[in-house]
Amino acid sequence: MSGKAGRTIRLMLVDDHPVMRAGLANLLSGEPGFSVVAQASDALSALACWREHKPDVVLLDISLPGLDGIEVLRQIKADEPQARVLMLTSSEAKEDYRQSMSAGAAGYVTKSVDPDVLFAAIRGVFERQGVAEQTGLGCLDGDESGETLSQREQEVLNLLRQGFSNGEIGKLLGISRRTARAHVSAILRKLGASARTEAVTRGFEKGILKI
Amino acid sequence: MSGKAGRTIRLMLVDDHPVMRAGLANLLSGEPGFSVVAQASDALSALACWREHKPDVVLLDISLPGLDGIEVLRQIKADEPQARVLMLTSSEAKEDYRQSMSAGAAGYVTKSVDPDVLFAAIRGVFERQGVAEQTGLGCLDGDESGETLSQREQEVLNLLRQGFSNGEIGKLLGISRRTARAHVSAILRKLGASARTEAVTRGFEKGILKI
DNA sequence: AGGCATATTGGCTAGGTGGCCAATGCCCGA
DNA sequence: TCGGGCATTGGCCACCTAGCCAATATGCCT
Repeated sequence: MSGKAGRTIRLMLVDDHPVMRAGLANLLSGEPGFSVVAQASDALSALACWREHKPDVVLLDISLPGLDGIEVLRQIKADEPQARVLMLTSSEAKEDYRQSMSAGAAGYVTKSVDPDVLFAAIRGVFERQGVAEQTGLGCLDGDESGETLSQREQEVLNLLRQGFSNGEIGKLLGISRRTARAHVSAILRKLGASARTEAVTRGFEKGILKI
Repeated sequence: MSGKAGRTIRLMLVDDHPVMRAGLANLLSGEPGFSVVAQASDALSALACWREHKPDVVLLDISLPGLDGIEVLRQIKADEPQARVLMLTSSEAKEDYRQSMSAGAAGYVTKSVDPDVLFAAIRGVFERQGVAEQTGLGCLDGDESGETLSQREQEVLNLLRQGFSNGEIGKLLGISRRTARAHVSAILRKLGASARTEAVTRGFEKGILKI
């Protein structure tokens, strides 16, 4: 497009699937202007790699063994707020998108986009270093209810999924059974569920709960 | 390894993520003896592609938009029982493995293996055409409870996740509330859950339920 | 300051849950 | 043929659920 070739973009890949990493590295190496300088398959080595190589752009997956990719993102940004991290994940969950962006991701691209779009996203993230919003995904789930679960509600939902009753939830959180019930009711309302069982399903579907 | 070079293996890739497909195609093309002759991103075009190209080996992902990868596998095998299909998926769920193998997959490799292992698996599948068992995964979840849900129980679990009560499940299945309850009890026992809410979670965790 | 979401707690009530006792018929593999 | 798993159904009972009526304290944003 532009005559401005720019220098080679030094990339770091973080993905827990070797097949994906190798494929991606191959793909990116074949594209002029990109150079994969580091790869990591888990949160810990990702952080170590980051500190060692300080790549121009990090391509970061969300589902990682151990620490969450979003947590890795937070730590990288805490380390260096200028870091440019492009989330590259198969998760189409709005929750992941929201959390990534508010944790400081420079962009969010799902693996369901064409390679060209990915390349463009990487260049975009690299060039406008300061800009934050740079999304490569068409449009997340349209089933928008808008309601976000509060911190407490997410805690309760995580107990719900384990099959605890309201009374047990109350004991575990040090609150009364009545309060736990109020939280459950709020969860049902926000997730549009008619029963706690459905709320758990909704939680998984929306990416609030993870396997 | 062997001096027996064999002819080039004609591969077909089925994966819903373009980034994955492109990366994989790149990776495989760089490996001598492999040739990617077709790619598909969904069940329908996968079947059409299969009939048109009749590749030596199909690399098939399970999570596909629309029809399940396992369903695609079933249809391919129905079309031609000799077809060699190697499942290549990120799912570590025993349920997916079990279903794939009983549907006639020539092998099951997760994306968490090294590319070399994948290459070896492809060659293995291609060479011993008749052999069925050829697994590339170390060992699936060891949290083996052994108990498999019956057809009816899976139906009930799918209603459970939607928040239906025992009475509603009974009406939907045309059985009595008491029978629905018996199925739920069996599900709880088999999944090691103490409440239906936990049973749903277990279903997602074990891959019996899908998002 | 006033409004709004959040977190906390209470009682009442119809209905749902899941463990326990139990039974019948079917089909399949040993 | 004799289990054993499966699908089906029944009652009893202590407990749990989720809707309804409510209240109070904390924050944060305008």
